[in-house]
Amino acid sequence: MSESKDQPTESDMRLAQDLLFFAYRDFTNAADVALTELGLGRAHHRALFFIGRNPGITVSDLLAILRITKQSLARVLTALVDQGYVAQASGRADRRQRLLTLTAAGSALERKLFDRQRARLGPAWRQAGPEAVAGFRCVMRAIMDDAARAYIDAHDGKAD
Amino acid sequence: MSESKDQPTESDMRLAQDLLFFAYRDFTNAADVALTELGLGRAHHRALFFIGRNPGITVSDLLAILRITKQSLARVLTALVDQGYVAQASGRADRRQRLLTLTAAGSALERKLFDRQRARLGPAWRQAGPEAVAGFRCVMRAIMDDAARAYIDAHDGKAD
DNA sequence: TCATACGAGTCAACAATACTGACCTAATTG
DNA sequence: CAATTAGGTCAGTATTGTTGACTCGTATGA
Repeated sequence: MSESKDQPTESDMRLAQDLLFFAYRDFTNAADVALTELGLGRAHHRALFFIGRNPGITVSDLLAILRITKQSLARVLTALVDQGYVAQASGRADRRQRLLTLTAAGSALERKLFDRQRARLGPAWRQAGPEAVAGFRCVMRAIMDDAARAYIDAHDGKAD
Repeated sequence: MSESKDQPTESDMRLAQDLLFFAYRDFTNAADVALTELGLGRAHHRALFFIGRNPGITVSDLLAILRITKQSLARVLTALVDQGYVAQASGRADRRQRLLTLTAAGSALERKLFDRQRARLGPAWRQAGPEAVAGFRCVMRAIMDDAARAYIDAHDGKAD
């Protein structure tokens, strides 16, 4: 059913809307329990995740990834620094920059949250199989905008 | 790169986190401009979408899909009814129920928002090809929880 | 070297979306 | 008829986002 030729049909795309809503909702929810116990939210998780994936990232680069305002990030970042999950260091080349890294506690927390999500992805990978996973990657990569695609490709090498 | 065997690797799953974040962000953003012009938000879009896809749905069924509280939905639904996008009708069998449908204006608005997202999915479908789309569906379906999967299957007939 | 631009932090105010918990009405059902 | 259910409503709060203005210190180019 729904053969998805060159031109996606109406029902193809309606299904895609459903899929994106439910998969994203349940994937992000997976980490919520652990976050709530610590008085943190999803915004903290996102910051932790992208700092962990980009050690030494500058504040402005992180802002560009998250696409939120400086004030929204500041709230979250201040909490993470105060609670010892994130460390700041002045840039060597440009001392105005604050290079962000996870502390040991930050790495441990991020891993804990990641493990919750891993529990959801693992079975999905096994059930779907390698080819389906490759297709998933290909479609997801094509849905996002150019800047995000460039980021993905830089991290994961030209998304096969 | 990242062969995705039976067991997903760490980098497989890290990439999946990136993909879900960026694809969801950019897909939902696609409709935001049109929404903002009308003083509506994403919560309104979600309600419009699921009512359009389930004409005559009850309030409690819609709550179960969205997984938000009655109060959160009421705020959004009141606005949509007041502005003439959604109509309510008493259930024939159970007159306590308010069966929700889109008005002509509601359908037109939902379609307008859908077209913005279609513009993002269309090229993605063409670039990725039918097999990749099938894989995308398979993985996304497996990421969500059982209840969501049952909903998807009921709508789209046992996911391909 | 000095004006300008830039990275970052901060303050105040506000908006959207979610939450809890309590309470009400009307209709259904045992 | 009593209990349950569908739905609505009120009051208060939390999280995450926004705008706009302002400061501080560092780079950088004329």
